[in-house]
Amino acid sequence: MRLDNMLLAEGVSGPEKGAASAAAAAVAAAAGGSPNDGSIEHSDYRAKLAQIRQIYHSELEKYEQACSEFTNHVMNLLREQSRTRPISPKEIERMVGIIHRKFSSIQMQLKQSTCEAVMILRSRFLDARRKRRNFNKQATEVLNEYFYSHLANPYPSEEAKEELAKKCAITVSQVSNWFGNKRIRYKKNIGKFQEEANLYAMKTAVDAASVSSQASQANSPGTPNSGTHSHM
DNA sequence: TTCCATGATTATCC
DNA sequence: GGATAATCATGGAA
Repeated sequence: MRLDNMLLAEGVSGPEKGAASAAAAAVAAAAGGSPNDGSIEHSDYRAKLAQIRQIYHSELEKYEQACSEFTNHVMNLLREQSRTRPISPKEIERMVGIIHRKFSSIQMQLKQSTCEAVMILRSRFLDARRKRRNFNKQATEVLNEYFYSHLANPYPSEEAKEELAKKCAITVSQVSNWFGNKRIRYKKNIGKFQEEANLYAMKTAVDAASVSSQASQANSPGTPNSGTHSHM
């Protein structure tokens, strides 16, 4: 059922090697796919996955063996009993069925715990928090410029987010994260950010001044507009 | 090593 | 579905 599918998808069950790396690659892609990062971490991940896989298979084999041994045992018992009382093939069949069901429920548990192990491994290795990199200086500058020049309403539209993402070479969700963090942290401690706020206010003021002086002379101090639309 | 900054995730709310 | 608040986990300066 579901567990089987999951184990298959993770490359734990299913064909030998290769599946593991395919799963790792798929997982990396799902995790957001940084273009050029830790092959070391991935090989580590693969090694751990292979370990889980090996344990899973050896346990599975053990269970299968135990199952067939036990079945044989029961069959022998029944055969012995058949000397003293009549035993129908139906009864034997039913017994075998019961045994198999019992063992498959044990296997289910094995699958479940294997799934859990894989999930833990995944979260340990692929949780993005574990490989956080600060954005580069220029990116934070761009984001801060936007934030402080829209301090009254620091909620960039979807298009604005896309543009910021492009400018900063990050994803739109990273932009959203950044603004989410910034808003809450700013609100919590406005004092701490005062200096930064002044800095960026000045910067945008200088920008505006240079732009307006470059354009012409007619300007009003409160133009709520910084239309920089660069489509590529 | 410690401590703060920071990006990401999670739970919860609307 | 996006925003907020709390929290996690790491980077990097002190």
